[in-house]
Amino acid sequence: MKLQDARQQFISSWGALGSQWGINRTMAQIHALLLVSSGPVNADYIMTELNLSRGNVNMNLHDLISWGLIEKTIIPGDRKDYFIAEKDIWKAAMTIAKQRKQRELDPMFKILDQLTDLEEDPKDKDVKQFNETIAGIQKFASQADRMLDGIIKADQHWFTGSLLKLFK
Amino acid sequence: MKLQDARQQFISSWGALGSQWGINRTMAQIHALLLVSSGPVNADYIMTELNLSRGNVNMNLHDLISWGLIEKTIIPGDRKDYFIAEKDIWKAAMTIAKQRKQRELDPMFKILDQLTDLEEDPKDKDVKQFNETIAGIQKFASQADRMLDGIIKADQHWFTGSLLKLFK
DNA sequence: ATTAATTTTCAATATTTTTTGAAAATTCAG
DNA sequence: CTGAATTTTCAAAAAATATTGAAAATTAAT
Repeated sequence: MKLQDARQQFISSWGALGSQWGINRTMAQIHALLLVSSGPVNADYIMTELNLSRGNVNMNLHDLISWGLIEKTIIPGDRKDYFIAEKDIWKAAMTIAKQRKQRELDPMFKILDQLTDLEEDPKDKDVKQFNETIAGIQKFASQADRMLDGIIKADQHWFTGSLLKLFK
Repeated sequence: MKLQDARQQFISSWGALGSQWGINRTMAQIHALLLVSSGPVNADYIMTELNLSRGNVNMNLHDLISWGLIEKTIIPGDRKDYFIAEKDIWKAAMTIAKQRKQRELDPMFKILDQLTDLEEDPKDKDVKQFNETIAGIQKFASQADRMLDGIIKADQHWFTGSLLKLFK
């Protein structure tokens, strides 16, 4: 297979995967393009390569920066902004995990906290089921939480070398 | 807070969370409703409670069944179908993780396999970067894969008791 | 200070996804 | 078998989301 076809297929698959997981397809494609680019890349290049408008590219580049997945660099003597992706997939994945937890999961758990202690008969079977469900989710969340913290703190090498053996 | 308000808020939050993660909002809401319901529930009840059309409820119930998150039960003497959710959140989460891996991640990794061994000069910097990126993702994927298998195999109790301590 | 290059914004437009609702199919009691 | 109850299907409509493109804002060289 030729490089151009392979790149195209990777970008397209990465975009499809992203959109299945609630990440804007275009953002994922731009991320993919930067991941396979050997050097800094500017907005015009992305526009051409992925057939997108300037506005769209601009917005998604900013989202990618706010996710911490890419960064802006300048090339001396060039007025244009250039962008480059974090190439270490482990770091990128941890970055995404951390962010999504903070942005989406934490607010949910905060709401769950407000749903404990109903001012109703705790003997009622519906009240009971509700309380049990909320408590179950909270317990699960706190477990997952601690696990994620642990994984994030651990560096990849320790994780690969020692921890992963536990899951053989 | 009153039960009805709390239920409503839980259902709405669960739906919003689902849609952020690529899960149909309505499906997540129906799932939430079943999670907080103390007994089997039929389509008409869901239609009324969540203000949805019969077709929509029917389709999403079937999706939930295909995800393995709910099951159909019958009530003797009643022609209607009834539904009940798996209430163990640990089990539900593992079910979702397993399914999404199989349905969405595995196909992606299969594609990545096809993108190795380009018929081009491996010394070229773009070819090099492409190969490195693909290889990096594959390595990460296989680590995550083994970890997920391990977690799925472990039952919740062992996980909570022994493994989680590693992440203190 | 001027102006050309570049980036940003955002209302309008286009696309994708979800929902509806009624017809068709199925089920099952009598 | 009949027909009423229930479920399923799916084309059309609605809603949600993403994209465009051109005007406004910003930047920086002279």
